[in-house]
Amino acid sequence: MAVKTNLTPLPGACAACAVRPFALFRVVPQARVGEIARVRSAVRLVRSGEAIRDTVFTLYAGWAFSWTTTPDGRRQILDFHLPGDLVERSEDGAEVSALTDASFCVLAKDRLCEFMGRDPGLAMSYADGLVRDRARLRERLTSLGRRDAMGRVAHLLLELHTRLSHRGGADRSGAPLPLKQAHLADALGLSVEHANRALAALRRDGVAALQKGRLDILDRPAMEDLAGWSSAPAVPVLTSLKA
Amino acid sequence: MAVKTNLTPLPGACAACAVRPFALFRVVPQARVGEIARVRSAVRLVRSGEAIRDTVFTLYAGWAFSWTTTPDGRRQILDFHLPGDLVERSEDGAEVSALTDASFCVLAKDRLCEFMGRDPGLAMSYADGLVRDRARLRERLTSLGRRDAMGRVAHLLLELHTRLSHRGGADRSGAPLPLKQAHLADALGLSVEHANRALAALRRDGVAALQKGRLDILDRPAMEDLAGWSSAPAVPVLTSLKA
DNA sequence: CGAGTTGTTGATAGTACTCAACTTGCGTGG
DNA sequence: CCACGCAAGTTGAGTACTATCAACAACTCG
Repeated sequence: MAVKTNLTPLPGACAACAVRPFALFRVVPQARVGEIARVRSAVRLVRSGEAIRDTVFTLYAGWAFSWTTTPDGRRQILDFHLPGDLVERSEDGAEVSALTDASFCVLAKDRLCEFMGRDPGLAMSYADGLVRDRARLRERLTSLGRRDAMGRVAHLLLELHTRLSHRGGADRSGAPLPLKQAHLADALGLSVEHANRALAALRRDGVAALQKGRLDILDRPAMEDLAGWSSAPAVPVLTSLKA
Repeated sequence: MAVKTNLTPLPGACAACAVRPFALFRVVPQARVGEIARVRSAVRLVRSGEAIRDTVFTLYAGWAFSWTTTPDGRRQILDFHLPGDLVERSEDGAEVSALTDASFCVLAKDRLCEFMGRDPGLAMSYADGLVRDRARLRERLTSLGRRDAMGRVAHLLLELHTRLSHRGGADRSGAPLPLKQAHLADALGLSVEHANRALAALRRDGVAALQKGRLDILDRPAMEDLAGWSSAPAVPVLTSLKA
């Protein structure tokens, strides 16, 4: 075939948006979806690995990730983004790249601010996403600070599995997971080789296996134990009135 | 003397609040400070090391920090809180403790939510704080993932110096810093001994010295270099319309 | 002047990194 | 249909950084 077939769906009408229940605009009643469309300034499709230069967008399909590099050129992945996530590309040196082929809705910063200024519920929905981002970063910080390689890998895999579950993208025994080992390593502060060894150990011990773009959870209790997993799900304090 | 003299000031009237320019309520015009007072449900004083059980509060004087423990009992400090910071104690297992003697204003969660629901500017001010929290956590994550001990220490010291500067609590050559080495270690994922050695190395090399509750920056360029310091100050994307 | 906390130092053991091959899987092109 | 060329995944050996354990010094407070 001449052109690679595009299997990644483009976002369509906001009124019928499949990811809206998980997204910033989940709080906007159906009667007012029209206002959402005016905030959307573009719809885009990117290939796996491509950088995303838009400042604010809602991921519609595919995965993305935010990252920085240290002056000596090593990469630190700061967060992974799943469909429905609101992503901001700030000017502090962090970049955003597509991890898989992906599509997203670009939001006009000024119109979004205006909308939030008019609708406090939307502002709180935005804050709610920030609180979740923060909770995730805190967990990851604890991983990098206090867990060994196997624990870090197990914890990240559990986190991603949980996030996917909430969107219906996973079943109890596993989920599709497009991460390369290099992504794991760069997110967890490990070398690729060491991440590989940790992953191999998890597989060897019958705990979990990440292969061919799929995660299989083989022994959930053992995995939670290794990861120091806290089942407490970090409920937002101030934004919980909504939703 | 019978009773230890209390040198930590208690918060007074909101209208004359010294930390309000840096705090959540900075966006409330002077004419409406009365509404702030109705959100404040109590004023408290805690001693260094004490746990804080209130869910939402604005630190007025002194330092605090948020932390968790892993199942094997090691502590990870998630963030340090300075006067003016809004602090939320979520139910995800994280705790908040006073690092020095400290005082703060307890906020009534429901009344604060109601206020934010009525005043989108306030909600955006809240979001702005969350964005800053996130940026700080991202920097720290990069430290733990990709910097060695000296780099981590140097980076954290620079971060705290910067935050203090913004509040007028530091001059160019240094600042008062009440951290123990154990705090540094637990924030940076190091053992106390290793944090000590890193600190000693910074002192030996004439880069920076942390002693007797005070940080002295001896060679700022060298310190920034060690820390992989990015001068770019992480400007909020969506909340920048305010302030 | 003790007693406990905080800071310092040394020796030793681990964990994770680096470097260097080598293997596998897969798409392109001959 | 198979060879080639990469990208991703593995494996091994040697090294570096950091943790742990154990004292000990310095400082603070009562």
